[in-house]
Amino acid sequence: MPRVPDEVFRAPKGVHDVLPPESGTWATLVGRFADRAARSGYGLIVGPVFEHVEVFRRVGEHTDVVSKEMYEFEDKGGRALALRPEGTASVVRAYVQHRPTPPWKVWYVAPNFRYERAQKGRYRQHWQLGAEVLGVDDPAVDVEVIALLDGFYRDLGLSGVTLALNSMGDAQSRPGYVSALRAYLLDHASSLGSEFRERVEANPMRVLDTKVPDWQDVVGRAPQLTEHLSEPAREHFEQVQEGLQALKISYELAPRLVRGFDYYTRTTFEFQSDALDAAQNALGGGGRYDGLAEEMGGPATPGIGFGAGIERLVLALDAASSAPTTRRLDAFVINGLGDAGSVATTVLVSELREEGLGADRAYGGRSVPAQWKAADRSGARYGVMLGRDEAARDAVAVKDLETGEQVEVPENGLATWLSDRRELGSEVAR
RNA sequence: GUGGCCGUAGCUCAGUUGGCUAGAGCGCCGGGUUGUGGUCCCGGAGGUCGGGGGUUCGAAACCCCUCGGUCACCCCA
Repeated sequence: MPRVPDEVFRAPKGVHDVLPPESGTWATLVGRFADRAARSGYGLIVGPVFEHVEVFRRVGEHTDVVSKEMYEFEDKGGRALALRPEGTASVVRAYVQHRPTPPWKVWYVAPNFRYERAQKGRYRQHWQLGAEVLGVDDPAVDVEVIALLDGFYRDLGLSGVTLALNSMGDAQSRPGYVSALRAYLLDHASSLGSEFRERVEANPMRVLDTKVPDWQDVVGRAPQLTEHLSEPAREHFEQVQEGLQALKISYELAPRLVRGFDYYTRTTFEFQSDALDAAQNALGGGGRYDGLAEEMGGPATPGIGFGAGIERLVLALDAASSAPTTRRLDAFVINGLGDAGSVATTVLVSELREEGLGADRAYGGRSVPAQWKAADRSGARYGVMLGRDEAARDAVAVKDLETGEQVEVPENGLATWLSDRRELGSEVAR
């Protein structure tokens, strides 16, 4: 008799399985994203799920993701490796290694790993859809990348999504701003305790988006990034905004949007959902990382991209109860001929599948009523029964499982009959 | 890593001040019905009461530890 699985035969802490039918939503989401990416000229990149630790250290030594959330390990060859905590670093590493001709436009679907306590919308392994463009400085590509993600969310009919937009400044404008910010914040840090002080000294920009109310007062009056942009950075930012406006993509300027990685420069953005009734409302986001390729030993190469969490998207869709529907089976085949019909059932199901129809069946010689029950539960549109009377006329009985209406259809015309009644717009199967 | 809440059947949950063989609904399987599902009736399978230790004549219940889930903080998708 089955025993309750021992603790080791459970998914490890903080990770989870995605099973049917929920996984059908996943398949649909990935398919739609793949379509959009392909239509925009992006190719799929499939990479390793782990890298040398140094690859990820480049995203920022002071970030939480690197300093306390990485799954680091040593392999049997003594290499210092880590499970990928985010997608961009791996893509840039691949760029530096293979030196493809720019513009290099890729998309991916891949898991990320972060060692942290799970909560709603936050897991130790989570999946992201993402896209990156390397080798293009043109603000048009900033606009394109944002439009790709915006269009994806629109395809899904997701409402209550806002786009927050900011510029983090370039190599010319950032150092001056950071020191001005640090000076201002330390000036006003006296009443805010040592933690505030430590974080300001490590990286003052990381406190800009704080949720601590006491800190927000001081931070809210601090100098803003966008007031310290160099002329080229300011111009770039304006052109990005013009492009978004031309595409009628609405956005809100978010001068304190800094995001979690140190590599960001100039354009940064984040899509937030108010449907996520949780602390984790960021659906997806990204930005430019113009210095990252060079830091990995490659040529100076501008880059921009984003990651979008699948789990959070599914949560947001559920909250809006607008999860995309998956394809239903066209037919469930019932063997009404007993043992003599066993092979015929196998053949008929196979023929329907070869014709591109969705077909399934029961196994194990179950009673006819039990097979009809299984047909009902399968969600199939029609029950198709191989019956003695119909077989004498080379036909099958076909019953609409919603209306209960039943007709007789010639067996050699069944696939056509079913195809004629397929629902339009049905998609990838579960 | 810190804190709150919660672990009883596949799921949702009852289980009296510590006391009979641990229950219900849904789901699952079979039968009524090897020629008809959804409704109905009958029957059945399924439990280390998260795990370990302790208190007690006796623990699902009380105590300790531990594992897990969940929500929040830090931070992020």
